[in-house]
Amino acid sequence: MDRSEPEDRGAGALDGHRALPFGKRLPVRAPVNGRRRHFDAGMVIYSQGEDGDAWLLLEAGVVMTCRYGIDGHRHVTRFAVAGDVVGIDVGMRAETASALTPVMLSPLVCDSGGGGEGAADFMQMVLQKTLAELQDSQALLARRTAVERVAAFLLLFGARTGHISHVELPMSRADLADHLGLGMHTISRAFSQLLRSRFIALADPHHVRLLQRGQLANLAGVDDDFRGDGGLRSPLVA
Amino acid sequence: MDRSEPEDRGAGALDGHRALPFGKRLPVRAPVNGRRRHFDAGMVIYSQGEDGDAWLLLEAGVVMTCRYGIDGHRHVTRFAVAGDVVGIDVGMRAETASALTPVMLSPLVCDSGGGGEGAADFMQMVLQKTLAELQDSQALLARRTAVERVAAFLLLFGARTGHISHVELPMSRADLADHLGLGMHTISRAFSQLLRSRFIALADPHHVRLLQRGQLANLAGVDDDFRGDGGLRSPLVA
DNA sequence: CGCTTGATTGACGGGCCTCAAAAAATGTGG
DNA sequence: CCACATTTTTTGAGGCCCGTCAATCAAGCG
Repeated sequence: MDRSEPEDRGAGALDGHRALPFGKRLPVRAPVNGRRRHFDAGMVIYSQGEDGDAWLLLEAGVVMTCRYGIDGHRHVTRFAVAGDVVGIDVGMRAETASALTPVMLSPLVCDSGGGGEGAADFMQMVLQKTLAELQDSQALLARRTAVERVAAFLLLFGARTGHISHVELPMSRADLADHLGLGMHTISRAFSQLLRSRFIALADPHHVRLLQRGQLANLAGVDDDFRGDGGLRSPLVA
Repeated sequence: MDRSEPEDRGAGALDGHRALPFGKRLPVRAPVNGRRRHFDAGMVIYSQGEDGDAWLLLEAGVVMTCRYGIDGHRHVTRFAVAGDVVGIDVGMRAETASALTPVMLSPLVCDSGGGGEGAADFMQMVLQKTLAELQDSQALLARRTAVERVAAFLLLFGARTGHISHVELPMSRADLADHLGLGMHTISRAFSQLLRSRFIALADPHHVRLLQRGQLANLAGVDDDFRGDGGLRSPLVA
């Protein structure tokens, strides 16, 4: 309905380069090695098990990474947004990465010798940022109800994409379910419940307006002191 | 009852230095900076929120790291064993670390300038190993029943401590519950169920014998091709 | 328009949490 | 070494949340 309000902070997540949401910002000039590659929505970037350990800086778009268990079950590791680095592997891809939107990726140098002076520091920063993100995601899964998980995810993903009250979700409900450790129907029910509570509004299933951030944060059990700068280490830590 | 059988591969987890269970082995000589510190069981090593970003190499013992949410709920991030590095933080401690057994810790240098040539590579290796571990732990929490989670944890923790069929669990049931995202009673029931199925045997609540590794792996949905060398990337990947 | 895909909603059963109590393990002092 | 108190673990009963099966609805597409 009214999803073109100029109320959010940054440009859309798909509009191009963007500063990192919070935490240590990566250097403006990342040690890129090779030409940028583009993928359309739905394309697989690399597959679990195949050779390759090139790190890929996600410059625009959203990438979903997932692992398939031996029983066929899928677990969505994370949803990477612009500024994130995907493909942090050694020798072999531990997960499958696919594009949820049109994406632009820049390969990064992987050995400290070839990337100039600050390459090692840069890579360490990337690893620590990824580690902190994964820890947040882990805390999100533990001992929370479906509504709590969805509320927490909306706040976290909104913060990561730079949008305060208008969150765009390029992933399907099933993707979200496999990420939050729930069933697809349960995710849908959680959205409906948040909708009935007037905490969110839905233009369509992929465009969420956060009407009551405080109530959502209360549900999620997170601190909602959102700050655009690097002052906030993590919304999931008291 | 019969918990002194010499059937396991390595020495006990508390007996001193030990090779890493699998994955990339850390260099024999870690860039240690400062004197080793000892903590008795139950002591807090550092607390969430306090200043400090020194990495600590765990040389012996088991360390539990946890984060406290804003609602007071506790999430146990991981159980670090000998060879692991704890305290990978930037500026502030993101989690609380406490000793589950008597532990010995060595502080590591944190800037690439002061640790000699391979310090940066070493730290990157540590970060990637920690990242992979956390991903396994994340996959463990997603969409598994209580028995499946406990079975997976027993196999993983046993592999990490170097014990094949005799796993020593220094943590309480409540600690385990907060790690696996379940209630304490549910953990206890899962153990009882595995006991009734004759998949495990309990000398006492902290000493588990894995009688049917294949059945446990089948329950957990993991590949149980345990290899002592680095050939196995992760038991949770197909 | 008919087909396909994705999202939503309902009914029902099972697994896990909560409340409660008993049993076992652990620690302490005599 | 034993008795006692404390903590931890185990087990039971009941209820709620979520997964499964199923049907309906909306949207995109040839």
